[in-house]
Amino acid sequence: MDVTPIIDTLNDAQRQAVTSDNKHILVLAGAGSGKTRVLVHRMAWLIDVQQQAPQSILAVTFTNKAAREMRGRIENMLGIPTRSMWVGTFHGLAHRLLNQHWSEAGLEQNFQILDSDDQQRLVKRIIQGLGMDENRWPAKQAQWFINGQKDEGIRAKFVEDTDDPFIKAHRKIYQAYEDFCKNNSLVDFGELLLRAHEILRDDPNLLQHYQRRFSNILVDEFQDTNTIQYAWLRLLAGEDTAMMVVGDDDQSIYGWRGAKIENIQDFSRAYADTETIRLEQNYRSTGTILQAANAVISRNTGRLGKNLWTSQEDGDPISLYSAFNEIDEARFIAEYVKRRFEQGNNYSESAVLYRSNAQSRVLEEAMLRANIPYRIYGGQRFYERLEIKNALSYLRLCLNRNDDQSFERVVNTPTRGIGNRTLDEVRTVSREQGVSMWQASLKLVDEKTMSARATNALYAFVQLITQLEQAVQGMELEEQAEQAINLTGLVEFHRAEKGEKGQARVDNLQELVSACKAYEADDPDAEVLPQFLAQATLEAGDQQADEHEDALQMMTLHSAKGLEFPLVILAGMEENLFPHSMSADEPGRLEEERRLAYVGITRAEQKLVMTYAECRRIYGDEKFNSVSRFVRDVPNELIEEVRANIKRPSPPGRVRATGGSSRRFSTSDTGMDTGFELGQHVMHPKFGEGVILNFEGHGANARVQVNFHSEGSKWLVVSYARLESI
DNA sequence: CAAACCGGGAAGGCA
DNA sequence: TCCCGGTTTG
Repeated sequence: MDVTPIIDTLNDAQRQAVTSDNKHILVLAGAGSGKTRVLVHRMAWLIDVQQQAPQSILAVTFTNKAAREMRGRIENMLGIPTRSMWVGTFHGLAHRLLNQHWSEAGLEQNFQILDSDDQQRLVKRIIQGLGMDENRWPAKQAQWFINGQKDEGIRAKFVEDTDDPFIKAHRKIYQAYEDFCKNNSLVDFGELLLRAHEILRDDPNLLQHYQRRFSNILVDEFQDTNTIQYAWLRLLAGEDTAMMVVGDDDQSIYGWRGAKIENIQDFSRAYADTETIRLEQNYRSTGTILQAANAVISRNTGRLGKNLWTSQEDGDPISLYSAFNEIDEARFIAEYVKRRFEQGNNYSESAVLYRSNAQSRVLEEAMLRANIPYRIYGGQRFYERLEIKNALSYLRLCLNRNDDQSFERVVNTPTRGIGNRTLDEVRTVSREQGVSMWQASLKLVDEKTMSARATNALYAFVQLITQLEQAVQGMELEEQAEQAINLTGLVEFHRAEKGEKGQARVDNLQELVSACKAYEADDPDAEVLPQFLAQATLEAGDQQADEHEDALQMMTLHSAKGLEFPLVILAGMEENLFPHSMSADEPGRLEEERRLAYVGITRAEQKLVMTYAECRRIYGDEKFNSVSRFVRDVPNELIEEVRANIKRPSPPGRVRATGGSSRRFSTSDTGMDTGFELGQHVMHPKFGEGVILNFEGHGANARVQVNFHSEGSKWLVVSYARLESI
C-alpha cells in the first residue's frame, strides 16, 4: 500500500494525528492549522491503509457546508462514493437515524420537522391555548427556554421544580408543547437530537447495533458541541469505537446557543487513554497577524494552551483607522477596498467583518455609492423566505392534509376571503373535536354552520388543495413545484405586489422550481417529495445567486468562522459594540467576545485592517464609544495608524451631502470658520485629547463637539475653549 | 376582511 | 432608525 499521497503533504503533528493508533485522539487545531485536512486524511488513512469499511465511519460536523466539503474531499482523494458513510451534521445524522427507526422513536413515518419559525408559531399557539398572558410570557422567550432545556437533554417533566414563577410558567408551556408535538408527530431541531439520543439510550439492541457498526467516529468543531450532542457521541461510541475529535477552545464562540466549551476539556477525562495532539503551525496568516491574534487571546484564562506560529514573514503591519463616525468608516473601507482592487486584486479577496448585522447597512450604502460589488452573508436564507415557505406548505398539504402548520400558513395566502373569524371557528372545532384543521374545515363546510360567504371561501380552499394534489400525482418534483406556485395563485399574488419586493419573490419562486429540478434524492427508491421537504427544512440553503460574481464579502464575525481572505477589515472595533455591551459585565461572556476577536483576526491571510468610529449612530441615537479593548490588546509595534487627513480626499461633510438620506451634521461649511475639521484630533488644556465630531453656529458663537478620550463628548465654544490641533 | 397605523424592541445564527 | 406584529380603521 502506497501511503505517500495520504501523509506526504502533512507536517509532523498532522501526520501524527492522521496515523495514530490510539483509540481516542483529541486534536487541538489552531486557526488555519489544517484541521479539515487532518480529518479528511484520517478518513483516507482508515479506509485505504487500515482497510476499514467506509460504512464503519461516522463523521459529524455542524454545518451542511462543512459536511459537503468533507464529502467532496474524500471523494476526490479516494475516488470512492461516500454514500455508505455517515458524514453529515448532527441534525442530519439524527434525522437519518429517526427516519430509519421512526417507529421505535414513537413517530409517524413521515414526521414533520419544524424549523424555528414554525416552532415559534406553535409555541405561541400553545401559550394562547393555555390561556396565559402573551405579554408576560412572549413566545420567543418560551422558545428560547424550551430549546435551552433540550440542548441540555432535559424533558419538560424533568425541568427543575421550583417556586420560581418564570421556571414554573415555562415548564408548563414546555410540557404542553412537548405533548402537542408528540401527539402530532412534530419534531423541532432540538428534538431531533434529543430523540436520537433517547432511542439509543433506551433500546440496548439498537444501541449495540450502531456501536458495532461505527468503529470510527470523527467530530469536527468539537468545541461547539452542546450537552446533548456530546452525550449522543459518548453513547454511540462503544467499547471498540475509535474517536477523533478536532476542535479549538479558542474558537468557541457559540456558548450563547448552548455550546459547552467544557466538553473539550472533559473529553480526555472521559477517555483516559486520549492522545492529545496540537496543531500549532499556521499556514494562513503572516507573522504580524498571528502575533496580534496571540496577544489578544492570551488574555483569556483557562485555555488549553496553544501558540500559533508560522514560517511566513511578518508581512504588512496592521492598519488602524479612526473614523469620526460610521459613515466615514464605511467610506474609508470602500476606498481601501477599491484601491486594492485597482492594484489588481479581486474584490472577493477582501472581507469586511463586523460584530452585528445592524452595521451592514451603512457599509452597504458606501459600497453602492462607490460602485463596489458586494455580497452579504447571513440574513434570511432561501428556504426560510416567506414565499418559499408558503409554496412548500402547499406541497406539504398535498402529502399530509393534517399538517396544521402548513394549513395555517397558506389557508389565506394568497388572500381568498378566509379571515380571522372563520379561522377561529376552524381552530375551535379542531380543538374541541380533536381533529386537524383540515378535517375541521371539512366539517364546517359540510354542516354549513357559518355564513355562506365564509363557507364558500373555505370550500374553495378545500377544493384547491384537492385539485392540487390530483394535478401533482406522478409528476416530477419540479413540475409539482410549478403546479404548487401557479395553481394556487402564489405567483400571481406576488406579481401583483408593488415594488421590487414582489418581483424578487416571483424570482424566488422560479428559483424554487429550478432547485427542484436540480435536486437529487438521497434515497432513489423512496418518494422524492418528502425527502425534498425534509431537506429544505434541515438545510435552509445559503442564499443562492451571484455566487460567482467577483464581490467584496461582508459578514458578521460569527459567520466568518472557518473562512479566510487575503484582506480582512474588522469594522466597528469599539467598546460596547465589540465587545458587545450585553457581554461586558460577565467574565465568561467577555472571554467569548475575545475569542470572537481572535477568530476575526485569524481570518486574515496577508493584511488586516481595523477601523472604529468615534461616534456611531445606533438605533437612532449617537453613541460615543472608545476604541475596543481588543485593539488595545494588540502590541503597538504591530499597528500602523492611518491618518485621517491623508486618506480623505474630500471633506466628509460633502460626501454625506451628496449621499442623500443622512444629514445629521450641520450642513454648510461653518466648520471652516472654526479652523478645525471633522475628525481632527485636538488637545484641550483640561480634558486632554479628543476628536472633532460636529460644528454648530457661526463666528463668535461657533461651537464644536469634541469626543474626549477621558471625558466623553462635549460641546465647546471655540472662542473660549483653547483647543489645539495635534 | 384588508389596508393603514402605531409602538416596542433591536447580538450573534447553526440545524 | 428600521422592522415587525398587533390594533384600529376603512
